[in-house]
Amino acid sequence: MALKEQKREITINDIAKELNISPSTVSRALNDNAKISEATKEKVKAVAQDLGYELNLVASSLSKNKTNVIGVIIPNIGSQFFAKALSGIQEVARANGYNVIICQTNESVQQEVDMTRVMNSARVDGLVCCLTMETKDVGHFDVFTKKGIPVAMFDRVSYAVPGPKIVVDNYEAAYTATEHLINLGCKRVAHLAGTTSSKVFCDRTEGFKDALQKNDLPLLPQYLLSSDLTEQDARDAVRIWMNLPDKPDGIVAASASSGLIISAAAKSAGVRLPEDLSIISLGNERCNEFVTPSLSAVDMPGYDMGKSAVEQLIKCIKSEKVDSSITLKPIQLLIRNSSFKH
Amino acid sequence: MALKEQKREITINDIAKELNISPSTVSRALNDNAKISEATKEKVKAVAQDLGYELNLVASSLSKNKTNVIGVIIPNIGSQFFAKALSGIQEVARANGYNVIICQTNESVQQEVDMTRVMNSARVDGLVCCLTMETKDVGHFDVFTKKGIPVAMFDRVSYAVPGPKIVVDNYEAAYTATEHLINLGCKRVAHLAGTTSSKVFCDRTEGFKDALQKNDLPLLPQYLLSSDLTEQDARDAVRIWMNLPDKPDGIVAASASSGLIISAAAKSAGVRLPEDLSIISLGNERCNEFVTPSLSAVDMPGYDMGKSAVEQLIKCIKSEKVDSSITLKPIQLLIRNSSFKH
DNA sequence: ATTACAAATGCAAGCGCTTGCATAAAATAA
DNA sequence: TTATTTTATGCAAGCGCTTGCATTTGTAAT
Repeated sequence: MALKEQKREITINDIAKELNISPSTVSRALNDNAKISEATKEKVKAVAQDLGYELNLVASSLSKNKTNVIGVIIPNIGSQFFAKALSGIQEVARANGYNVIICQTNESVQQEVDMTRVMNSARVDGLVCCLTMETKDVGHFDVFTKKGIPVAMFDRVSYAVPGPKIVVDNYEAAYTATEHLINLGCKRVAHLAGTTSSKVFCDRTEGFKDALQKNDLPLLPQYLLSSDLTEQDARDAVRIWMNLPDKPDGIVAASASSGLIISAAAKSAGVRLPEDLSIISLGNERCNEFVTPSLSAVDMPGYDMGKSAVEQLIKCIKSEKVDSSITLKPIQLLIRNSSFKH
Repeated sequence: MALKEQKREITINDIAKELNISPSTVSRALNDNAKISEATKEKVKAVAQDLGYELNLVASSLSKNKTNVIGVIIPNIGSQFFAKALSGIQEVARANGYNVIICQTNESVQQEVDMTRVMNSARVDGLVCCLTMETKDVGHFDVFTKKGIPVAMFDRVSYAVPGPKIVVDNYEAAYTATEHLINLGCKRVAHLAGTTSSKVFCDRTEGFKDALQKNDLPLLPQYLLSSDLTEQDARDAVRIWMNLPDKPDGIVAASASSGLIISAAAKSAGVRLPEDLSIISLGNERCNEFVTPSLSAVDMPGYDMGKSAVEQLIKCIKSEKVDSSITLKPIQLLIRNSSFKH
């Protein structure tokens, strides 16, 4: 194995020596401190460039007691919603000079707890977080609040943790979707709901229920199925519903992926879409455009949520007044071919 | 605004004082140094727990000159291939006690360059990277190689940068896909290729060409279109091909997303799939199962690539002999309804 | 010219942890 | 018991940067 070229890193001391000035002056010059003359600033920067100096963020962080790192904890990167959120997070963070360290919990509470410890050890300046569907106890965030490290939460949030919350109006999303189906003439609208331990899904269920009620449709218990929204759950729901004497003529799926599966399952069960059955899902994926029939959806503003979460967080870090403790965001109804005028 | 509770962080000195021993002993005890007696180790750990001590990774990194952070630079998180790669990366990294900091380049060379500087400032212990499609010059990686910081590349790699490379056999992927169509009876197979500046796509094109040749099919220039694989490019390709006197009866798409669009465009142009036209794409997305007809694909092992990349990288970090400079990975042919026996 | 003040730079401590080396304590050998 | 190891702990420097305060230099006011 070849010898490693152990080039020592260039430090501010090297620059200082080169110019016969003190390291503190170099540090200040590089940070554009007002007390340093333009002349020396230029000299210092030139030499820095020459020597290939690059600030050691680790050392800087230690002495400033500030890492310029934002920690992100999300359930999983694979979902398009979170991918978009991540993009928004990254963008705003970078634009403000923050680096981002990301962990996914895979919807496991234990992993969420572990990740908070990691973030704490890394001494992140702030935390952006979307909770697991199962997270009940939020004691693992106490470390941060106790130290004054802000925690911004989006989508799946807990009001037991102080800090900005970015949520979408899930009630309205479901209400809109349901009413859309009703307006198309659906009389028997069903809902595949998510776990009741998550406020997101409870709100959606409420929106669904209220839309029915406001439109004088009965809420039949067999039309409201609650599950973990796995692939199997979605298939089971379709099987159950399609064996009913009164099959539903409209389905509101609580998630993008379950909507996709419901649609596929119904289709392969011989149901004509959308003539016999209209489907709409809460949450949009790129895929929805490509399936046949293309799948209507209420789009959730993932990118914007990520973006605002970091914006608010950074305000907190700077001890600026944060915009609000709760932010509601607009949602978009994407009407495609899976929902059909009856 | 409420006063911030400025609880000072607990340090090893606090533990030391509490026990009337020196900070070095505390440090060693917490690190399970062999020179420390079991008795004191236990005492130290107990007090640490009590006080809620958590190692300050920043300070530790500075003094050890090692951050335990792996930097990841990828084109975009949105694609399922990269999302899977990321999962693999995360998993292995975490299992080995490394944190991960992630940046996306959005396929911009300039951003890639910027990101390397960030990674350098952050003093990552190693770098996992998938290059932009356009990256030609790789001088921005010199900083790392000069300092002996390993750089592992996957998928879109450059052999001009030392370090482990994890690639998939793109030639074989395309060859297999093409031959699959030929075996089904396709006589006029076309290929929408990616940019020629990327080895990945060149290899795929070669595989396509060779498969034709080996099977005694002519390579007609109008059947080989090269592009950036944008949505528009894919639509254009379909339009061109469908206006040919001799329309192709098989298409190999160089990417998952272009395959999806080609299929949709062909369908809406009235082409019967798969009776008139078989389609297969290089790269699989979840969506491929849901479209009608479901879209055949050669699956790329994103998760495994990310996983091996980090595995190799960590070996490098530990100065262990790395498995190989090039790793070829198996690929899986997923035959669905878009490719059809003629 | 003398004092007063502002501008520019240097000194030195400190951020929290690690680690080579010295030292003290305990255990073993002579 | 004394010399010799072995085992356990402490000392102090150092990682690279920041920053309050002291100091020097230059400039304006008296």
